[in-house]
Amino acid sequence: MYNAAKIEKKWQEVWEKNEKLWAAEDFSEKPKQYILIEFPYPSGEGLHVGHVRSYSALDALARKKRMEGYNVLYPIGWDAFGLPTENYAIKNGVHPREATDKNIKNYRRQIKSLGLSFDWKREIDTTDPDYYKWTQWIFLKFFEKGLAYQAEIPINWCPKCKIGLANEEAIGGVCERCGAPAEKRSVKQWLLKITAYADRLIEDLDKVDYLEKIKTQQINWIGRSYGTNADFKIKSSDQKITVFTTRIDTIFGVTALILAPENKILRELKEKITNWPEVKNYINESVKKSDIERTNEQKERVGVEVKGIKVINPLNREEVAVWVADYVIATYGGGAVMMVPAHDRRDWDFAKNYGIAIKEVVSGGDISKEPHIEYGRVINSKEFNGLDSQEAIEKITQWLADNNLGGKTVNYKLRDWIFSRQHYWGEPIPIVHCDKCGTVPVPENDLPVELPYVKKYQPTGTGESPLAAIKEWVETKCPNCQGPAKRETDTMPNWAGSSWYFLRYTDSKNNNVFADSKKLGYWLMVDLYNGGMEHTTLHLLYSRFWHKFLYDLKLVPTPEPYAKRRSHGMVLAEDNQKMSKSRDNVLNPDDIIETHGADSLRIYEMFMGPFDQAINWNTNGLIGCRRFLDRAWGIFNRPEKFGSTDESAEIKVHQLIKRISEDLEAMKFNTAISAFMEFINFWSEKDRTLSKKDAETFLRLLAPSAPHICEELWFSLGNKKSIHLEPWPQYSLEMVEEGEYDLIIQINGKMRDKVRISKGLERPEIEQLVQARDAVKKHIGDKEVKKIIYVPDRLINIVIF
RNA sequence: GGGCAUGUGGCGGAAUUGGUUUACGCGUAGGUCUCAAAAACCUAUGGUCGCAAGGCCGUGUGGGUUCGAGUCCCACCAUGCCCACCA
Repeated sequence: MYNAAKIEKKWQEVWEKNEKLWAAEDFSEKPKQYILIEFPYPSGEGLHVGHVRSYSALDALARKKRMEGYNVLYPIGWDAFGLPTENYAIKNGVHPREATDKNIKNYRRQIKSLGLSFDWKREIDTTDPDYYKWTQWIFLKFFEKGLAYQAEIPINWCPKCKIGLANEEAIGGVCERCGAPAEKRSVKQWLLKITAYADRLIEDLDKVDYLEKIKTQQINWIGRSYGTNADFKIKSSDQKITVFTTRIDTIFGVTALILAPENKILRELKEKITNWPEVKNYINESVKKSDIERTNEQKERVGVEVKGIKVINPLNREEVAVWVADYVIATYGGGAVMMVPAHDRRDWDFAKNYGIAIKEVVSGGDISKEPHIEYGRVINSKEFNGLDSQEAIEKITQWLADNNLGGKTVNYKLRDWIFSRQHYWGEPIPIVHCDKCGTVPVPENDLPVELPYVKKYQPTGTGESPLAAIKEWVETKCPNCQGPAKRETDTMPNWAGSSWYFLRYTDSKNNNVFADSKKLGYWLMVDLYNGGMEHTTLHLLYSRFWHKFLYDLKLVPTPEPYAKRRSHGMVLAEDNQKMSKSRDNVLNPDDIIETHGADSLRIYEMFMGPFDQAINWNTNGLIGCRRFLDRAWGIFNRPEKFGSTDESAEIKVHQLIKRISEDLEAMKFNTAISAFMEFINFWSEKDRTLSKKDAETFLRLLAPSAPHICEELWFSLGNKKSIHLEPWPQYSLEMVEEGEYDLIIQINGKMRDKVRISKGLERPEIEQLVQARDAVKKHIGDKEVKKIIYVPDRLINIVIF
């Protein structure tokens, strides 16, 4: 048993003083390697064993790269703005600033106790005014280019957190943070025009190496679909309603037009609507409902006919009734849908409910029983009769375009990014509202707009930010006319600071620019970025968007930020549930480090299973890894295990070098660790000895994964310089290839025998040798050999009747 | 309902990508050491029949392709994640 606590602490102190072990150099003869983990949100709960999983694995990779001669940047920082800290602060009466500082201090201590080789000289904190000055600066650029704008829009409103939510945060109609059902509210909000980049965010995925499932998820999230717009003129009016559809081939089957309750046209036409009180009532009821209620598939489809208004089907000039129904979504396709009950499930249900006509225009189904949704041959559609749906879509779309009544169009599921938060603990949006000059950006020289340090930061509950209550901060001078003006009181979401932090790491102390362009040029792109799958459609997409925007301004050198994206699976609790305070199944890494050591924990989390897969924690598995390190320690402390390396052992050493090199590179950390275990088992065999040099090779291979114990053993063998400055071992191809192998002998595809023979034997020799064996003879008996399959250096299969 | 995964011992998982199924670890059983226990070490460990040699079965289920399938194809079942009245 080795004393992990003592050794680990000792080396951590030594390493901290030796920058060569962890600090990246700006510019170097060496090739650069930028390895990035998602910087943590320093929560009150402290470091999670899930953090440890990805930091340890990537640390092993970073250390290996250094040994291979790379100039490695493996940075760390804090994504510290956000709601949990604010809530924690409110609950416990601590200022968010103090809570954050305390949490960061704790995280820093915990991360250091793992012996991770982060570059602490570049540590960043998104809540530091020297940092968020540049977050604000980038926002001003968005504003300048017209990509940051304000709009009065229905937003998801969480009644519990008293905060507006981005669509992406109100997944399934519930607040992502607290789980309360989201309501709809109309609020003036800042938005960033991410939709302007939708196409490039899809197309440029070709330029990067992301896990395929990550690409797919982003593409689906952006949700580009091609369809057709068709204008329905309002009868005896010069107004029109434009609908979006992917099934324009069914337009002759339209028996109503349905509007989303939020659709503005309803209010605009209220004079003409003869049953306005009824319609208005329905709108008010719908808007209050959460998305979860509105999108429930079991729900009966209800709506109200909008009387007094008719529209004209552009194709057949028929008059069509207008309805309002809340199953039509305001934010997609313009909030208006043409209803084709014969060929759409929802429309069919709705029509049945209200006795609306069902008109078949695509043959192939039985519409008296159910809607026919599949493509087919178009009927009852005048000159388009007989075409199949594909063709009809093309022709009708063309016809609409020719007649100036619509045409081909692209639609996205992706919405613009709601960028306002009515909260205290975020970057103030650097804007001033002046009665005379309107919305005025804070001049660059006046950045940062610092968050005032105040006692009162509770949400107002009125929908306004707590900052609105701080009069002396809100009231300011207009930068334009010097007249009295008011500061914007909304703050940015916590996704703001994390959208560009990887740029800041290249030059984290710069006061003149967000990062020096030469340094950006040297370090970008990020060579490997690892993070959780849950950030695929949020942070990962947002940061690509910001990066592309900066690229367009020629402020960053590459169109994409991350060359390679991988993700790690969650670490679940022993009971196979997510770790959470409420379940009382959270593990504290501090306890594990204290009892078993950081190296054991690191090795275990690499060994527990495939890196990208969710795995539940198993303390016995951890103990197994501790045993492995103990065994290694023990064998290095037995002089009789040192001696000469015989040929078979030398082969093992070279095979180990190959396996570890390849497995780490492929992020197959679990099999890398098992290879170390196999090697120790091999060395443990009776009378098995290794030369000091080969034992040291083993240590050099293991050092990135278990840095402390390897450093200790390395010095105990008489070395004077850190093992982490050693070169990575190389293997010789000849040594990896053994001269002998087990030839597998199959009869009819079943393994019946095997024989150890040397490589390079010719086929006739082998066939003869094999057929002479007793086991083979027995199985063949008097049957006829039909054919023999021979796979060189692997197996031979004798096929008999 | 759609999309993406996944399904291998008692458990976590491995399998050179079509060629020895179950590496490594956990657990379990037996042994060594000990007054005893723990730890450590050694041995065994898919099921089944057999004293044994050995046989048969076995990667969710059913088919298919192949000399040969955990791996490829088709259908089904189950589980997980993401999305979902998206028109």
